Amino acid sequence: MKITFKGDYALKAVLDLAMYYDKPQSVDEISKRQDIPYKFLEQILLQLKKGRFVKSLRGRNGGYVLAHKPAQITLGQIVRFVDGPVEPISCAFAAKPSPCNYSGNCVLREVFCDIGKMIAEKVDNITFENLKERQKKNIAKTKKYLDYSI
Amino acid sequence: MKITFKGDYALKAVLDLAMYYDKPQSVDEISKRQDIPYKFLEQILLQLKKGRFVKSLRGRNGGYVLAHKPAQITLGQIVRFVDGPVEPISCAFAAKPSPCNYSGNCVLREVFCDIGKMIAEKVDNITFENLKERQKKNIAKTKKYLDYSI
DNA sequence: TTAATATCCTACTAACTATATCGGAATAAT
DNA sequence: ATTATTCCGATATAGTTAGTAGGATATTAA
Repeated sequence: MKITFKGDYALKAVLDLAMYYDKPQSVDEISKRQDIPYKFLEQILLQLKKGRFVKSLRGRNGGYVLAHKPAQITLGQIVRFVDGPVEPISCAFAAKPSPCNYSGNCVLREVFCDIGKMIAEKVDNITFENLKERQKKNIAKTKKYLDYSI
Repeated sequence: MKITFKGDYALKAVLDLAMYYDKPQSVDEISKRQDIPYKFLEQILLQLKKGRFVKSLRGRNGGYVLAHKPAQITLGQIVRFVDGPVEPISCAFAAKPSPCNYSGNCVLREVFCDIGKMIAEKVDNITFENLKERQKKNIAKTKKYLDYSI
């Protein structure tokens, strides 16, 4: 798994939409809040729309909303959709891995398959509802800290 | 963590040298056994030499040997040396991660740091001695299977 | 001494990917 | 009509990946 800027932006955008669930957010708003280049974000959201993760409302007062409840979208879904398989090497997710020597019993492949499963286990069990809640707590903590320090 | 062809080749080369520990193996031999392009492998072994993972013997009958015992070289060392950090995103291993919104308490970063630790835990605890033993078992199994089927 | 067999070193390249930017068309609300 | 928005395709540029090419240097066996 390698998360690119694009993948990172996609995750941030989806999390942003989860925080503002069911109220359409424009590309401009998300772009500013999450510090993502406007035109790049535009592309990403169009891609997410094709993947049916978000829905759009065109025209004035338009914007994007999540296509499903935050609890029904997992981190893994978005990562895979934007940045590809979470396995660290292609032979670990290929349907028919190219045969290594020693008749395909490649120990390295076995290890990377294990790691791939570990990663999948993790990312497939984190929903954007989870992330949203954790984000809220972080904000609360930061706020508290600011209250003391000001 | 993303394992490139180069990284995969490096791991295979080191494992090959572990299988033939203390007997120098030429680039040509490793290249043929592991099905790695000769000239590419040459480069990789030179790099591994600079990293002090292998030693070389020049001239006729020369070749490469491991610089340490297989039990003292981990999968993680080679992966990091050739393909870089095992963390899935740069903010997860950067000394000073660029501040996200919400005052740096980025939940996504937290998740990817967790995953990075999981991966590190795994790759840092697999030595080439482990891999060698597993490889040997796989070969034995394959041999047994062939004995039956022929 | 010479030929063969190795490693060593630097440079080059073609294809692909990442990270955007640009310009405008279509749509909807005011 | 104006403004704010999504939609869409093209372009650009830099970096990475996966090699290849050609020769210099070292060692050894005949």
